[in-house]
Amino acid sequence: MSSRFADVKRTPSGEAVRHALADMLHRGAIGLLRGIKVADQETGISPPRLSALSVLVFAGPQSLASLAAAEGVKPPTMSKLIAELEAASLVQKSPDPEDGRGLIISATTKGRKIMLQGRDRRLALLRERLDGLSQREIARLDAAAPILLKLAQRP
Amino acid sequence: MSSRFADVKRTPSGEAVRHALADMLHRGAIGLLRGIKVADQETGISPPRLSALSVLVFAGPQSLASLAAAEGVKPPTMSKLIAELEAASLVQKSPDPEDGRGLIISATTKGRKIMLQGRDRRLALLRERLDGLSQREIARLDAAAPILLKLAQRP
DNA sequence: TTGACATAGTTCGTTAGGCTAACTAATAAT
DNA sequence: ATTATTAGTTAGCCTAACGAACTATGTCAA
Repeated sequence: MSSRFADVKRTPSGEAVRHALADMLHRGAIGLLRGIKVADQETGISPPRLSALSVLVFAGPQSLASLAAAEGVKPPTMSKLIAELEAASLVQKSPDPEDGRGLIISATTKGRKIMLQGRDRRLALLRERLDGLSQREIARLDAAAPILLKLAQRP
Repeated sequence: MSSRFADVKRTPSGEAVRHALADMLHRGAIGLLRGIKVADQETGISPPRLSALSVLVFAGPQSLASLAAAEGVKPPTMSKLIAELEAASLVQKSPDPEDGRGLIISATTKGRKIMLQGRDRRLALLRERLDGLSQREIARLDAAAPILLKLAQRP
């Protein structure tokens, strides 16, 4: 056991490390979402809708198809989600001026506000946990987070 | 704006960074799990069932209620999931010898085998993604992963 | 000891969110 | 100009979640 850990230290990109890393990321992702779910529920917006809204806020206005792709969902599913978000005045559909078939979907001010409030609640929840970490640990998380995102966005 | 970024650089645990960090971790976790969902589908077992099975394999035989609690789900939901897993001979229900109302639910050998295969596939998919990263990126992820786990495991 | 209450699990009916297939409308291509 | 392709929607189905109501068993106190 200890010799394997020694190997790990010496070859940080080797099989053993990747195996362990994959496992840690997997369990970490599951645990993190479980803990954060509560905060999202408080927004009154369901997770799929909140997530779509988040994409619109951070990535900007876009077509239904690209939004569906970003969310890993098929167009009919996104169509329904958007219809519901629109009914709640959280997003807005406008015709694409360059393509009569297309739409430009954007977050409304209200949608943006609610989404950001939800993020604040998540943060508050995370902060409790972050308080147990050193600045060094937080810095390491911060350095890794963009890589995690990149990993997550490569399908 | 650039002055805010300067602040961020100087105080890596400040408000702005934590906001961004919370959001990145959130979206990263969602994207990561979405990406490896496919592996679960290959088992022929739905994610909730596979997850319940996983609890049974790793935490051992237990009552329906505790299983439901472990999965963050209500008893009726778990009751149905278990009925389906039982029909597929992946779990087994036996009466609780100490309580005539209760059940002891356990994974069968078949269930255990299939669950472990599924997990291997999931991790293999994650490892494939890791292969697309540079050694430096992997090192950063590796440095952060235990912190992520620590964060995730504090409910 | 027995009647009242509590608990474990199930059944029922509803809702949300995902899919595919089939449709309409607009654009692109031959 | 006709045909094929593409964007989005509608319809119909499935799974998984919930709460309410039910059954059966266990617990407790009068």
